[in-house]
Amino acid sequence: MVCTTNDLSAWKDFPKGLRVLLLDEDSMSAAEIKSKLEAMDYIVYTFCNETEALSAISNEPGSFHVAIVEVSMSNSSRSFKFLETSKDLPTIMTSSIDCLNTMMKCIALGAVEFLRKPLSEDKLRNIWQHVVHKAFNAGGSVQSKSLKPVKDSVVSMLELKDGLEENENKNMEKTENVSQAQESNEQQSPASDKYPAPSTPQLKQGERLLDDGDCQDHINCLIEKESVEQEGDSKSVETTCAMSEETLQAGDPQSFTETVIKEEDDSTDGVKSENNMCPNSQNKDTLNHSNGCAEKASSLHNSHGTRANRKKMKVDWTPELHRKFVQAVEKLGVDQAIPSRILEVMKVEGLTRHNVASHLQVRSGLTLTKFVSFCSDRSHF
DNA sequence: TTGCCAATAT
DNA sequence: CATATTGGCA
Repeated sequence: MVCTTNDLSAWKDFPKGLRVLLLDEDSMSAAEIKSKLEAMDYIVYTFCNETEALSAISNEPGSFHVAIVEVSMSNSSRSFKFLETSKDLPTIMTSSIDCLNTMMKCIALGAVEFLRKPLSEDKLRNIWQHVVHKAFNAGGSVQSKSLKPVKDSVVSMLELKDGLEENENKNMEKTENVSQAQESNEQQSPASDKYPAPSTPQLKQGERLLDDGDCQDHINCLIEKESVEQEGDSKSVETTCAMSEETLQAGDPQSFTETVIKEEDDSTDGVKSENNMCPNSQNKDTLNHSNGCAEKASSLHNSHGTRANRKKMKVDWTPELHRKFVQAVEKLGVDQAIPSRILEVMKVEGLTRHNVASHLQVRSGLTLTKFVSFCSDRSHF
């Protein structure tokens, strides 16, 4: 199933016609990805369970060049199994969850890449790279004879592609991040979101899209990764933009992965899956008290294939966020623990003073559990 | 304007 | 029913 260097050199307009195995249990997500892929002349074979997918690749080796596999909290072990089983196939893992543990596990198990959902055209367009890499690696290990010419030809293909894409790129992506001008800190490199450059632009971490102008003021639909449990670094809240919500725990105590990944199997398996008409993927976060893998992310679909993003601007007070909150309160001291200062100390983007205030209110007030946890977290008194 | 609280909404 | 948001008031 690996594409050889010879195949590549004989491949006329290379990325086109790439056969992509798409494994995603979410049929809507699958359909969306499929349509995007097909828009760039990839051939997509969709599977909604790994058994079918595995049998497909075993029955017909060579049918696929690359696989995109969705991993979620509920199917992680199966996804990992697929990943391990299909070693010959360059496999891209994708997920709407943004857990570093899961990511690392995927990579450790041989995934060529981990892409966070939603999968933009940019990300999807680049997947052919892994086919090339695979071909190089496969051919290179045996003999490097044919490698060079192929490399050259591929390089020339790339350059050709570059030119082409720049020309035909007018209506596609791009041209619309102009709309988001205002708003706070947008970092990243906005410039290079064009076409497949050798480097995959996947790891953007704070990208915010406000396509309809309905994001006002501090209502933010944003994404950010949260590093471990340090203080002083900025984090961001996920202001819920939609309705589906899931809790994840990638719990699959397996193999060597553990050497790289510190993971606990505390499966909080509360999976409420409600599918809505509005394709909107959503986040979750994982928490690890002892070791602290705490990421949170929210993903929302962007302007492209997705319409209405109903933003609910509901702050999810995750344990981590609460910890931040508590830390801030501690740091400031009881006397200084006023919403605005807490807000500052927390440095959580997208969080409003009101959010903090009401949370503060809840904390100090009536919620039994929170109050207890607050007290236990607190060192003074 | 900021903080706090009650009412209301999800 | 718990918890987050809204809105009003000090």
